[in-house]
Amino acid sequence: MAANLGHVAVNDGRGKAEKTRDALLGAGIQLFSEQGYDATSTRQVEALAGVQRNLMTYHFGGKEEFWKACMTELNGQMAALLAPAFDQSKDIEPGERVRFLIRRYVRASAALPQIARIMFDEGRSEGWRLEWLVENYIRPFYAAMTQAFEDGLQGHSLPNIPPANFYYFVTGSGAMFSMAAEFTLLTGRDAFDEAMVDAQAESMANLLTGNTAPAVAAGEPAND
Amino acid sequence: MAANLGHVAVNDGRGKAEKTRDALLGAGIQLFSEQGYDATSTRQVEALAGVQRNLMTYHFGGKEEFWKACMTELNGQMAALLAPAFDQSKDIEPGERVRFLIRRYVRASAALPQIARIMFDEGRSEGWRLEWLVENYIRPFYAAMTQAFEDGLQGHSLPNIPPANFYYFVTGSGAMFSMAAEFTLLTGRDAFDEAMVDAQAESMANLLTGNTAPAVAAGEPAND
DNA sequence: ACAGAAATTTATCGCTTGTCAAAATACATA
DNA sequence: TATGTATTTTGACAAGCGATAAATTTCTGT
Repeated sequence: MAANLGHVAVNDGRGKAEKTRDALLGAGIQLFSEQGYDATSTRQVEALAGVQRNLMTYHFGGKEEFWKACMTELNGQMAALLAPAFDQSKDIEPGERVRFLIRRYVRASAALPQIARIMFDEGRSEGWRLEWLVENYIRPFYAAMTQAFEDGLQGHSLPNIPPANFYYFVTGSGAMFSMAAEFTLLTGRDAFDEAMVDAQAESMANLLTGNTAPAVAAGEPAND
Repeated sequence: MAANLGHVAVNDGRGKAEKTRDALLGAGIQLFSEQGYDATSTRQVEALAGVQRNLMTYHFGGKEEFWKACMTELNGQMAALLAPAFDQSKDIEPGERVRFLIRRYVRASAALPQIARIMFDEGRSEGWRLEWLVENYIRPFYAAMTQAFEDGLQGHSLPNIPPANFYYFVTGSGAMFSMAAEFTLLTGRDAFDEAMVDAQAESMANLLTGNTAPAVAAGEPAND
């Protein structure tokens, strides 16, 4: 907006405004995922970002546009984790590919629990936020994940469950990380502990690909 | 509060005040589960209940106490669905009992999706609401569910996953009903359709008890 | 150095929030 | 029918909300 006007490179690439924008986005992602849209105030976001009042409105135009910007940023972070997994596994055997994608998704949802939290929030009731999320980011992921599962279903050992149920089992497995606070109260352990993440990833992959092997005991990082 | 003062039965048992209380509780359960605690206002609850302003404060003392009353009411409804399942299955073979309890839980979470919604809400961050829910209602259920699973684990065909992961797989299966709005946008179908609920219950039970049979096709209501 | 735009700061608006307080009504017992 | 309490109604309060606008500072290109 300010750096690339045309014929000359005028800026060092990191204006002060960009720093403000990034700080606001980071705070917004955190607060929207922790508290939901309505319960998060613009003043709260600005305070957490460490910037002055009304800078969010200045840089993003309003709360709604700011929320969309946060979701786009968050989706970019998730895509950076998942797109390589889809690409790299393009040529491996479909059934094994499903295993691979499940493990990758579970680890990604542990690295970015904000995604699942916001989906649990917004998925409940209709409205402009859910429609916007579904059309822009959720539907493509749903299509890719169920397509991979259907590819694996044909003539292989995957359990014969409907793709829609498969999708909600996979994404539902993020509930453990989304509810990390409850998990700690119930079990006394940290949901984001590496062994715990591995246990969840391996368990989910084994359950959903019909592998009844001993599965767990954690620490075995599998081949990805 | 007004009916049983002492030596005489003065009321018909259904005072006008009790009707107000029930209307408020129903509206509170609906709005707390749809919007979360902070985003739900007392005026909104009273309007949906069809009662006058400030009656919630009068009957329950304040928003916090009202929320606890709603949670107690909701837990009572869930217990009415699940307690018989635990009781009836006390003597059947442990592995089969797990299957039975999973099916029952999935159907109950479809009948009361508010439970999962509120748990997804409150489980994310520490605070008085999460602590209160865990100590009063969640921990006993967690203990009962994981105990049943551990009983089934010993010497039987259940997949060897940690009980904590088992618990979050089971409760996470409620995500489909919790996010019914998203489900409809993605699949064009109704998550609460009887065949859909059966498919989810049977799929989850089969996955978590190592049964790789064809599982689904819905409509087969199983033996409960 | 200067002009103009970009970015930050300060002030204010109408509206909603949860809660307290008091007035008005309904109702069960004597 | 009278009395006292339970319940409903109305009014008001400080605090926080999202948004707009203007004043001020900082930065950039010439």
